[in-house]
Amino acid sequence: MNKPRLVTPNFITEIIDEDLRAGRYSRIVTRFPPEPNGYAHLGHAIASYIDFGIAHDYGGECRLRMDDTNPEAERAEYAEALIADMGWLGWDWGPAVSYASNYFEALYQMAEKLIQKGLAYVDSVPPEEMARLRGTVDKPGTPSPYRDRSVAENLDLFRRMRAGEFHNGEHVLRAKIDLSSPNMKLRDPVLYRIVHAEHYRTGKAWCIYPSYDFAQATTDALDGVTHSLCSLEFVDNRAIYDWLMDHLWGEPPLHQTPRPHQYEFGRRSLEYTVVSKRKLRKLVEGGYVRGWDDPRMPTLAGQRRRGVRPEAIRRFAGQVGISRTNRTVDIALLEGAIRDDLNTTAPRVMAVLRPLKVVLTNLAEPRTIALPYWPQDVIQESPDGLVPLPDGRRVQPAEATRTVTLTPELYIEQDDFAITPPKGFKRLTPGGTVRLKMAGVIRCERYQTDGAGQVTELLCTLLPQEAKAAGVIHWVSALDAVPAEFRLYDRLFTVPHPEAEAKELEDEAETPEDHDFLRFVNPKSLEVVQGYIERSVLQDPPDTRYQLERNGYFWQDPTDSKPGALVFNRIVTLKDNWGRNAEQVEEKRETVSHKALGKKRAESPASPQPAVILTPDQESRLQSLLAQGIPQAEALVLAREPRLADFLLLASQSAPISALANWVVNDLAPAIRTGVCRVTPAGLAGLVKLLEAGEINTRIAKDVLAEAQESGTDPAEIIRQKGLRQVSDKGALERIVDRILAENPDKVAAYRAGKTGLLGFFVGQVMRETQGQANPQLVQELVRQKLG
RNA sequence: UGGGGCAUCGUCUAAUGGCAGGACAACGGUCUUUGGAACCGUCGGUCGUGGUUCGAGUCCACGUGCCCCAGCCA
Repeated sequence: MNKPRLVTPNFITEIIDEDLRAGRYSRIVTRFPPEPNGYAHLGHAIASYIDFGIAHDYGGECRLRMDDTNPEAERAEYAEALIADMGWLGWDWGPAVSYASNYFEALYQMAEKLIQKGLAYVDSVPPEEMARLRGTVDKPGTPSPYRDRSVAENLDLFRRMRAGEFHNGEHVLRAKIDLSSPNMKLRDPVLYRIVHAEHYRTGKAWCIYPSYDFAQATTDALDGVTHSLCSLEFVDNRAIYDWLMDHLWGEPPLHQTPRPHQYEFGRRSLEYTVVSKRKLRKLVEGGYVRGWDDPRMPTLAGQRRRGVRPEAIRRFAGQVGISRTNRTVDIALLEGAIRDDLNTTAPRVMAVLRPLKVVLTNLAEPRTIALPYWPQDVIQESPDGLVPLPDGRRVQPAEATRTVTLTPELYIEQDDFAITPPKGFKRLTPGGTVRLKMAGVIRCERYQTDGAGQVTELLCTLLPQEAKAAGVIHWVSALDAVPAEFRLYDRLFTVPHPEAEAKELEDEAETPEDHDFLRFVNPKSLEVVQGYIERSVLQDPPDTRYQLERNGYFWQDPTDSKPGALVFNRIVTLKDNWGRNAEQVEEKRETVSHKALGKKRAESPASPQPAVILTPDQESRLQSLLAQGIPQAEALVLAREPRLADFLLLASQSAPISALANWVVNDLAPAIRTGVCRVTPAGLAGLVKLLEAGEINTRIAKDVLAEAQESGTDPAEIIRQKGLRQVSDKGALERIVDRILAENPDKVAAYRAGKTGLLGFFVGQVMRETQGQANPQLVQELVRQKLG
């Protein structure tokens, strides 16, 4: 771990840390298993960042594995594109890409082994019948008539399946697990099905193919994977994964690999976009975009063509983070990551996107000017003091320049001139002045308009050196600059959550699924303008990314830009606090976030006090518990759970029932319910008696109870062994409190200034000092007193 | 509807019973030959109701909302 860590610590790295500490694994292997049935998108980028990033952080390995178990959906073209995209992102998967299809023979052998163990059977009911027999979420399934076939018959049929004796759908191999499981995934999942189709890698060698569940677990194990990370929708599938490993791991061919375990994380989607393959296909096929690599697409091919660098994608993925919740990420995070990446890597040049002609009436001769590629701040922040040229060479800042020509005829942006300027306008106005970047201040003397009132030309004079102006604008020479097309990309959708919004519409109107999201496609997601760019760019490598000053980051479209007909893609805008910003703020205000919608709905049905409904039986138990002095909240729980009440009753033989109740309900209930409680009723009673007598405090009681549950030792015995007792000696506590206060003068001041939340901090410090044995009430009282 | 998962500033993410913190966004300021960048500051959050506790985002109970599962897809 000498390199900086890519993935911030999270619930998965905690598991890994613990696994390493306990010696369960000596090294970490993860895997990224895309199915080659489509192009990689930003969702893949984030998932791969987690898989490859964690492996990197632990000095382990991450396998790139094509999950190619469905020949009808998969194509070599997709596999190649996926591999190229992962390479572009910069991931290292070692010497070879792994393929599930490479393991087909081993998988087949393991399937036979399951049959031999009586754990898998060939089922021969038609698909619809199998679905019916599986039951529903609230009705258990019923066994197929073929479920109890003999091992010999199963083996024979399975071998004949492989030999191609049957048609698609005639038979499947199923795991024999549990048809009545509440987890639908465990109702005898399919392990192998017959598919007479040519596979893009194995050709016609196979006509049976393993299912996702079977292939995933087994190929993980064969690949030596230790931590198999996937997204949250596979939580239920983990039961199959573990079942398969229970029965296959440890024997050949899985006798020399670590046992893999699956962990799930939440998916990430992005505002103003969609990533489902079906929906992306509709965008392409419906002509909403120009192809899979359209720069508006969230595909990596699209982002790459747009000009986004892999560094930016990785920076973005790293900032997004991991958790166990599905989340939709703010698009500003992506845009910010792209800008951060380009700010220090993209040299500055000038281009005018929407030209307005300017004539400098007092400039007799063209002037040649050397312009720096970089602004001062980038130069100053450069770690080595050098700065890159467009061709990549790093040079002294003074050498990082190009020349432009100031000629009597120029172009500036139409937006940079206004006849009637809005308030705060810092650019050119009739009679006003503005600085042309690095070329001097001009004043607008006159302007000409066409019949429609559009400004067509400005007549300006160049002012002397010492002239001042409030604003600076960019410009190009009308004679020297080269024409270019600029493609200005904006968000693909007009709303941040197109899928969610479409779903609401579909629910209401009952329109076909996956359709309505198209109505949110942003009609202005692509704007094409014709302008001019300074000539210097013709000498640069065609893949140079520039900041076109005040216009954003651009590069030449890698497929459409030609030497005589330049085409530039806008990669991302500059942040802008002016102009169109005013409308955007309004828009944003009106857009209620999806989550806020949900919250609003939750609150609106004027939540009535939840009435707990009890059976007559429970009601009478409740009354009797209340009569014994047990508080309402505990009594309610106990009334409904006889198991807890019984425990309490036993304990109450040797300690007051009213003092015991909250311990049973709040601390021991989960263990008692699941039958794993190692604290006996008498043990609890003994503990509560010590507590009641003031010998110990609740903190000690809680800790001891947890330890007793862990070790099975009697709580009172633990207290004796450790010599635990509550410290209520005022003098002793006072000394500790004084010391703590003296050690934290800043905190004391903050407390006195009103930050009373710090009381917990001080009490906590004292409790820590005394290993939890101080009397917390007393400590709190003392702290309060001293801090006045 | 049975099972499972999840809920912390606008967004993403920390806090492992003891100071609700960071990043992005927004807003304000400084600086600036980019209305960029940088720097400084401000705003803003524990889904709800009860309970346990000296102390609860964290533990308990009951609610509410969202997501996943009934493919021979993955």
